[in-house]
Amino acid sequence: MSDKQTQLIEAAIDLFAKEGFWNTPTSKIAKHAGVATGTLFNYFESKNDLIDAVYLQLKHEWSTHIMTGITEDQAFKAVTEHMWFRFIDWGINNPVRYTLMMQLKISNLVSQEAQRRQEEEMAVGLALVQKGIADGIIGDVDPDYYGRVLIAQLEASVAYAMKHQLKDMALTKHITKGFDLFWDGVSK
Amino acid sequence: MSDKQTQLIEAAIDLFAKEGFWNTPTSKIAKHAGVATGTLFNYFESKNDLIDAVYLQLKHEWSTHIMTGITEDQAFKAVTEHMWFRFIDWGINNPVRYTLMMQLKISNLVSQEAQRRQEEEMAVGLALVQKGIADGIIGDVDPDYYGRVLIAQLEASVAYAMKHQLKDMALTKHITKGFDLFWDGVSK
DNA sequence: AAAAAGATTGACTAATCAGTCATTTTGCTT
DNA sequence: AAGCAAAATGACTGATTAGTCAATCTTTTT
Repeated sequence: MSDKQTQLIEAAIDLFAKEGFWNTPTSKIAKHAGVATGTLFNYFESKNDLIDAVYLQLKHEWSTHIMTGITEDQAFKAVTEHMWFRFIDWGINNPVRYTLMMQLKISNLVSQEAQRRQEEEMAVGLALVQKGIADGIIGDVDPDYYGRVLIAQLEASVAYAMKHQLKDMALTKHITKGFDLFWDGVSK
Repeated sequence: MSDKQTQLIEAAIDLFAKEGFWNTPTSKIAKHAGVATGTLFNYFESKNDLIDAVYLQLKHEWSTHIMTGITEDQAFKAVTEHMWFRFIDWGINNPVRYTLMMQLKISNLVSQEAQRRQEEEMAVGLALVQKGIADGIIGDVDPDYYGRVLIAQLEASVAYAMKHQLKDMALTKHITKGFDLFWDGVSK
């Protein structure tokens, strides 16, 4: 990825988070990235293309961070716990990016194509869940529903930790307690 | 509330859901409501004012629907279950309004004032949770966190039911199973 | 070092939109 | 039916914006 492309995406993340997508003109993004307006359109066909790129960039960073350290041989509970910690960790330490990612997720701005591409990156996680069910570790829940509940509860945990500005011990305790609560509901 | 005001809010809901807030000009809203552009600004000071009104309208319908049938004397679990069913029910039967409400919630478009006004309506629910904890029915969780997890899991349930287009028996089963999963995690 | 290829620029355009306001219509009172 | 106030109208304005493109600058090739 070229330097200018990265600069433009970073500038867009910055401004989108501060002002919102529709209050951020392309001219402002270009200026903030230190290039001319026209240059933006050399790298991205349209503003929507740039939004897609922002989304994919954020999702990539996010899923990489969560998946790092997971190996095939780990126990299902350990993997879930690992993801639990790293998800919240990323959210707390990247509040701007996290919030923006969430907004993009439910806005209808991201193209189908971009959404599909991102889902591929999480395929490993889904496979793990299916294995967990097959092995009888968690109750008989549709993996799709399991995944949604996991994510939903994580989002609630991040929002809570952000709101109450949890740090250090309090944060660790919150994460652990949250996971226990989730696991109690879900495990057999 | 005047007739025209209602018409304008309804038109806005319709178009916002279809096109998004920023792709919906006020002129279009007015036309769709069967009034002139200028009339919109007789009833709402600005477009943002209208968005606030839409948000409050949706939240009002939503919380009324959920809270209907709840009385002071019911057991904590019964109340939670009641809310669980009615939340999902409303979401499934009002997909347009539900989706729009969710989008408004996390966009930064709704004024602080409108958000505060809506929170008042849910105060009863919060009080109940606090009572449940005091009575030792659910584990020692911060009521704020409890509420967030409840909502998060409900949102996941609605999204799942929508995606898989659950109906009748399958839907009831999904709702019940989802509640059990939640309750297992949360209750002592 | 000349020429060709590629990247960058930013003034410009065509379109769009929130909000205004002078005028007209409606509905109420006497 | 005349007079009046409130409500409704929609053409218009001033501001903004996505995207273009001819001109300029930079880099690579010969």
